[in-house]
Amino acid sequence: MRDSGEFDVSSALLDWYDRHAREMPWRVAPADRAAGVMPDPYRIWLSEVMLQQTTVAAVRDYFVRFTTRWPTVQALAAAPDDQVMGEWAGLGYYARARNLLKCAQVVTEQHGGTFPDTYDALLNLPGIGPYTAAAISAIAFDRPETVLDGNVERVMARLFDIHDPLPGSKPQLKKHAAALTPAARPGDYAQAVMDLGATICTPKSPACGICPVQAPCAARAAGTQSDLPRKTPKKPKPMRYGHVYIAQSDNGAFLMERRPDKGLLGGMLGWPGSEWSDGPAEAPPFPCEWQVLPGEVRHTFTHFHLILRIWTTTLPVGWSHDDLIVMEKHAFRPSDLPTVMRKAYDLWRST
DNA sequence: TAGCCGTGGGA
DNA sequence: TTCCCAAGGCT
Repeated sequence: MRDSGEFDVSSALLDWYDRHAREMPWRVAPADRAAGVMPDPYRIWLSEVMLQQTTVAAVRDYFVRFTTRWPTVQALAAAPDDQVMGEWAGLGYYARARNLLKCAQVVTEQHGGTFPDTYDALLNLPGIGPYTAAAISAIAFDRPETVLDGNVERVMARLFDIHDPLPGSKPQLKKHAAALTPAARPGDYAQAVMDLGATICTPKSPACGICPVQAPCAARAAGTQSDLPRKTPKKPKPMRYGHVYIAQSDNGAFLMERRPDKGLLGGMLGWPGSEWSDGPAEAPPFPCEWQVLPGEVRHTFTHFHLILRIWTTTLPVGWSHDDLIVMEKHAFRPSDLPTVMRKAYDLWRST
């Protein structure tokens, strides 16, 4: 950072935030916050878990649905697993939803329904790691904790023109971020840095011309802002193949499965199917006249691409099968499905 | 500790 | 079309 003794980065960011804070359903606007309004820790916690590796645009509607259905942590703690998983369907990283329910139950049963306010206590809760513990403590309780997410990493790497690649440079970036964290309004400051990273100090084509901290930015001076932060290269994603089987009874019931809690799409509803590999297809779950649908489903997960063929059949009323769920027509909600299973359903329905 | 774990939007 | 990556956590 340039002229570090003459430019107050924290004050500049807070001033910018006061004028440009984005509206969000969980956020207390800076003017209201200045008037003494405190956020609801339940809503801050819920939003922060939803925002893990997920954009604000994707989270917004999910947050509204969750808080409408479960307005308090006690209400969420009392919710059945399948309803929570169904509401989370489509958001991804489904371990978050399982840990969300666990955390709500721990807070309700062991903390009297009140979220702890310290970093260390929050860190002990399921689904809350270093970032989220700091974010809840700062935003919900205005404690001087330093958040370090992808935005803050990028902003710090550029402000101080740090070329060491992530994730190795994380401690160094954290040190700079901590040094800038103000004693006053740490909650608004945390949101200010993240808003800056999301709207101005963006990964590609940062808008340095309108940046409130362009003056002290070392990368801006060196012209390296578009190359920072450096990251270690990622491995290419392999292709996998598989089959799914959609069987419906004459009365409209589907045969479905609840996936095991651990692993990919853990705890989610889905169609029975083969393993996903480059090997040969497995037989359908029961002998029947199966018909393959034209076309295929393509989907990309975090670490592989997938191509699925869809098979279908009609079953007599009353069919059942070990390990499979008979989902009656009135109980089936396509929105309960994770996206890859939803794609298979959409292809089936369109033919 | 490095691999696993989703999804949708933007370039 | 393909790649990147977003307010990470768990094991």
